[in-house]
Amino acid sequence: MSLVANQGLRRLSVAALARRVGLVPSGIYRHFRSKEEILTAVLDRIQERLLANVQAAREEHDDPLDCLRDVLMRHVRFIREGRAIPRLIFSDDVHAGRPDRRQRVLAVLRRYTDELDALVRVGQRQGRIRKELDVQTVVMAFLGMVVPAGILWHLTEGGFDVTRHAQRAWKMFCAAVAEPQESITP
Amino acid sequence: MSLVANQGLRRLSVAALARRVGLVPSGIYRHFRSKEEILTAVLDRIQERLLANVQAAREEHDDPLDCLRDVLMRHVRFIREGRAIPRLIFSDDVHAGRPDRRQRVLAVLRRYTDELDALVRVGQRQGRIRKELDVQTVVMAFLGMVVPAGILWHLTEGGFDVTRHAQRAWKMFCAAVAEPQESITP
DNA sequence: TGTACATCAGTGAACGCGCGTTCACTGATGTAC
DNA sequence: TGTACATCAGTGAACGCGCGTTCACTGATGTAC
Repeated sequence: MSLVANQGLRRLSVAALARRVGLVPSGIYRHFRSKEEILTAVLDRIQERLLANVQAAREEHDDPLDCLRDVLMRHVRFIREGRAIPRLIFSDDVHAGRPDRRQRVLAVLRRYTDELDALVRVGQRQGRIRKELDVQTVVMAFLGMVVPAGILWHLTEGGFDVTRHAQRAWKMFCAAVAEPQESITP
Repeated sequence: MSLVANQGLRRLSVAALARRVGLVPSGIYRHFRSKEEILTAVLDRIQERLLANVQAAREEHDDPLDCLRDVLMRHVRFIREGRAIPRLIFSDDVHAGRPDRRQRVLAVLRRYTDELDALVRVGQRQGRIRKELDVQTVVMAFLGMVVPAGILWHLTEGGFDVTRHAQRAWKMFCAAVAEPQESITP
């Protein structure tokens, strides 16, 4: 993971991985059947983390909007730690070529957006998110806060302040999707 | 360009390019000094197109919001034609490795966002876009409508309806950034 | 108009390199009797 | 407790492949006198 974080999937060669863990390249094949299996494992880890983020946020917040905000900030933290590891999911590198890989990446992405989707629906049911909005569009807008920012963070090698951006973007996001709150109805 | 469009930058090998134009691989070196030069040329073309989009939109619309909307729809058309060529700009493929390439990609991206930036400022000056909003955040939100959508379009091989998404996203975008219009003041 | 030469796009053989992968091997650790 | 064997992580040499690139070459086209 740290290799991927620092140099991108492109640089994750069997040789580099071996060097990183103090083995000879062929030694890797005691632990993985093929490079494909390594990549699958990496994708699994990323998926786990993304879903864990949602899970944790859900446990900490009752209000769906607060929860979404928390997911956003966790995602940003994930980007910052891993030098934009999640951007992998949105990167060509992973799926250029074999369509099964593309399928796998798409599955990870869908799992994530499904979670977000559910959060948005709850928000709408509870009258916190505008009911007239298309759920998919709201979810995409959420990704829109995070994906280009992650890319920019990576391109500038951390020069772009993702955290500040996320905070500002969140305010705009809320202005667009939050149901204006009237009086508190018991 | 069509090679890149269909298979991504990853697949743009000198051999593939040669085959495409009916040459033998070494023949390519009559026209380009190195593969690096080819990639630079591709990036130039993409930049040209992105800027041309802005230019055309500006010529057709006086109102900055209409203009932004037009840029959005042109960007989407660009994605659809080129099987998400602009996603290249946001892709790992291009800048994995050499930092000069990263620099170049960043430059293209900045040129584009600078144009958008200018449009937003004009919109604010004319009272069409909320003055209290941070310009950079608005520009990022614009990219947010287009980047994840382009990626999804590519991942699903055209299955994701970018055009419809752009229309819906635009409505949400407007809700967040457009200055609510009072009466027409002469 | 005809000859002599320069220019230049395209050829094909060859190169070195890094890659993923295989395979027979070694040597340490765990288990059975 | 001591011997015999299985298991298994790690080794190192070797492979075939596709890549970007080079170089001496061919042959057509353009230019000068």
